[in-house]
Amino acid sequence: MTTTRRQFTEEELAVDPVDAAKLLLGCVLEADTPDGPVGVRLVEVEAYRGGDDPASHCYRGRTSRNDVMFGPPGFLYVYFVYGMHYCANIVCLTDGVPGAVLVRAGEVVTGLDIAHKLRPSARSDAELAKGPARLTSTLSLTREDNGVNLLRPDSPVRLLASDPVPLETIHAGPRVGVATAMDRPWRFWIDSPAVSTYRRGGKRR
DNA sequence: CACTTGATGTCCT
DNA sequence: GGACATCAAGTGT
Repeated sequence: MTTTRRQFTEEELAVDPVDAAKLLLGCVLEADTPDGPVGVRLVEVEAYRGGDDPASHCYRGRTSRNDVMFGPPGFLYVYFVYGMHYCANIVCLTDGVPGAVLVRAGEVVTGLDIAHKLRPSARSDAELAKGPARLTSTLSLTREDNGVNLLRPDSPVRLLASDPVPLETIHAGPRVGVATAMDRPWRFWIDSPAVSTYRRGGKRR
């Protein structure tokens, strides 16, 4: 595939998370791990908004954890869950308005050997970044990467754009592990063995 | 200050 | 298909 890889601009990401999510499919998230650079082509993402989105970390306002989501677009929001996992989001919309896209899964396109070294439990290439916590683990992202600017070429974590994937190849469905807002199909993916398996959210109304 | 619960992965049956 | 690990943020007392 001869897709164009370039840095995103702030304007491109200053849009609604639902639109940004589709725009991000096919793009590459690249990080400098301790063992070298690893790049992941995004094949599955989810949109999260603010006060009108019960599933969002920003639903109940600005806190120290979700602060980055309220900031300008193009920054990385990393959070810790389940006592052992990190998940990463790409912040969109404008400064002061919360919104982000959770990167759920991707295909390792650069640094494949390094990725396997970082995640010995992965028994195939597809498993390396099949799921949000696996993806962040493969890119060696931690709490320290929270708030990193993805739009600078000299940044330790970078977002590289691609030509938009054809709209008809994008699938949509409810977000994984979310029991609220089932009527909002804000999970988007393109066909790939790395797409994570769907599971319904826990008990909530 | 105590209690609850995750935007999950892994291993077990 | 299901249990369970493991802890910080968020919420309430």
